[in-house]
Amino acid sequence: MATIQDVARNAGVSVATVSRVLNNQNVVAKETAIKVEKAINELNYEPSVLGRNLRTSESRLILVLIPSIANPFYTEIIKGIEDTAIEQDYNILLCETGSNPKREAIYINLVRNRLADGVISMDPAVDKVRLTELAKKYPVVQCSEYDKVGTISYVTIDSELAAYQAVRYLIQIGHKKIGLINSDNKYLYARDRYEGYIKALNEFDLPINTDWIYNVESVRFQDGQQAMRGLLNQPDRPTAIFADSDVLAIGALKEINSNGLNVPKDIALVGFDNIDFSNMTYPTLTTISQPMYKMGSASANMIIHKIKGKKVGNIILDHELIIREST
Amino acid sequence: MATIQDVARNAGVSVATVSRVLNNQNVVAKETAIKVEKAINELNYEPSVLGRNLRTSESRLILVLIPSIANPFYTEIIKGIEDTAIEQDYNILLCETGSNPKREAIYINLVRNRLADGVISMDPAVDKVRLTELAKKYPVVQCSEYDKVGTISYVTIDSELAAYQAVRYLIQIGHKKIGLINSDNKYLYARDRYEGYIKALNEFDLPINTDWIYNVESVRFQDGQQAMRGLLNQPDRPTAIFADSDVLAIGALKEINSNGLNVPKDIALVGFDNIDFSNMTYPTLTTISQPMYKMGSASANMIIHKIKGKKVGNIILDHELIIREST
DNA sequence: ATTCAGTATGTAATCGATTACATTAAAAAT
DNA sequence: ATTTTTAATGTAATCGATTACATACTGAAT
Repeated sequence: MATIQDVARNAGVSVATVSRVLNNQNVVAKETAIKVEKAINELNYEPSVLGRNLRTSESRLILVLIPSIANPFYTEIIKGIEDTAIEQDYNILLCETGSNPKREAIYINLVRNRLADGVISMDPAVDKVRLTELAKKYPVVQCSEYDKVGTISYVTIDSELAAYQAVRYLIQIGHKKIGLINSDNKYLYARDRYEGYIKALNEFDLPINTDWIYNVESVRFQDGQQAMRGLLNQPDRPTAIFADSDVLAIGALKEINSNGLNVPKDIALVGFDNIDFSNMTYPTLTTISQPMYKMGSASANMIIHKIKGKKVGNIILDHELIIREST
Repeated sequence: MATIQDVARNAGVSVATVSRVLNNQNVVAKETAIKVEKAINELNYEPSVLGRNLRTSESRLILVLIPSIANPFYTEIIKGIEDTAIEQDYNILLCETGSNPKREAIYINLVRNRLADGVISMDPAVDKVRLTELAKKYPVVQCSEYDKVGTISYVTIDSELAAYQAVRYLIQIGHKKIGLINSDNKYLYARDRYEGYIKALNEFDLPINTDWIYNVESVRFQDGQQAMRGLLNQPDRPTAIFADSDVLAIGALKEINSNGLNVPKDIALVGFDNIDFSNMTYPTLTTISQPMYKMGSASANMIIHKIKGKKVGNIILDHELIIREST
């Protein structure tokens, strides 16, 4: 484990000169630089990021908080974050909170400890107070989920509009009895999508039947299944379902299929997110496509800007309704 | 951003004492400790991991290399790694190589730079030479994919046996024409599963038809679809397919369904991995279950042992055939 | 009364880099 | 020939922690 001192000794120069060569400031004479390079190669030297970062007091690490790595919605966002970060010499520290406040606290402390230069939070269950507190002193960005009244910058889409469009589309193809599978209302995106759903129904003078609205506690396939089971047991069944996440929609689809019903003939189904898998189901899923990669990439750029002390605004990206076989 | 110096000044003690309180060595007098705690709270002090790590020359970060975060097979493993690592005060640095040697090199350098204390590699496309070189000086563990003749410790399952059992099962339920959708043979797991497939066929004196063996280049849904398209176009079609990953099997299933054929009546299908999705398809997928969480957890323990300088052996975990509707 | 052991705390070196400032030598300007 | 510039390099402080060693004080043992 050679250090910069070893290199300096070997090359017969001072550590300052080695450092200059390392950071290729071209103040070093060519011959000297060559000597140093030679020593570096000979000793197989690699600079210690620890030492460097301590001095420059940055870690070049970005903390990324997600509720669950198993939700494919996040994986594409992460890809966008990672690509963009690496381009700018940052690495990401991916942390799964499991929506567990204790773990969240541990991770957020990584920023206070200066192990990470900033946070991108995608956890809708994040403790808003704690995050806002952190944001007062450190760079923080929210991606996808955000706080309408808060001060933290965010990247997101217009969930309400998207939900409205999805439900309007169901109405336009002739459905009058439209159910909703929704996440917990403590999440902003769930409330927004609910609003969009209601708005579409109201606009077309369709009644709102609370029996057709099902809130799940988490976003896993099983939750979608369970929700659908509940909806199918209604005496007066909806003929179309809007689920506010593909994962839930896929669970619902499974349940519908298992009951021997046909999608879209008996029940039409619209999801949300456009995860890869939504195109692999039988039938394939009509869904709202979120620009996930772009969201990730925008978040990464935003947090890096913040880290560099620049002012940043919020970004609202476009979504798109993708019509497939389930409607 | 208070430092340990500030705390020391505020509490009227030396930095050494503060450090002692921080690391709760109980040599500090109670009253002094209380003074220090008070100063810490007052100043909202958090120790800098950078400073600490420079001194102790560890980063308490574990690098985790995966080819693609989008493959659900890895997500469960990562969960296992993360839980286990955090328990022992390590964090993970999750890095997606995209099987791109250039990115891989960047990441592997993070270890050389001492930004990470060790690596868990799950990338089957990893440059074995480079990894072995790294392993000479730094802690390295391979998970899932490994090197039979190499010196790097690993956690894995017996892929050949698993594949053998899957195919034997297909034979036992009456199939004689069994196709294989396989990953690129440059990967050990692909070769192992191929061997298992061949072994089962041989054992039951079934002919090996190379037209029924399809190798894909990467492991995405589309690759499974494409492979299945190729197999369906055979004049003499197999009646059962063994795919060496659920992702491929799900793609294949999609293709079979799209062609109006029935699974399992027309074609039976067995996957590999038991990812969450495999229970959401229509019909649900018979598959080999890998103990993914356990694999992750074992890898994490193994790398931490290595980091601490202990000797470790290899671990081969048990798999299980999960029979569902697709056979 | 003196010595010794034990406890609590402080001093200062250290980890491995970066960088402001100082120094030196050579080239350019007078 | 002397002074001024410029270029190349070195010296040493610094980032924020940990920790070996030194020191001061207390009470017990002789």
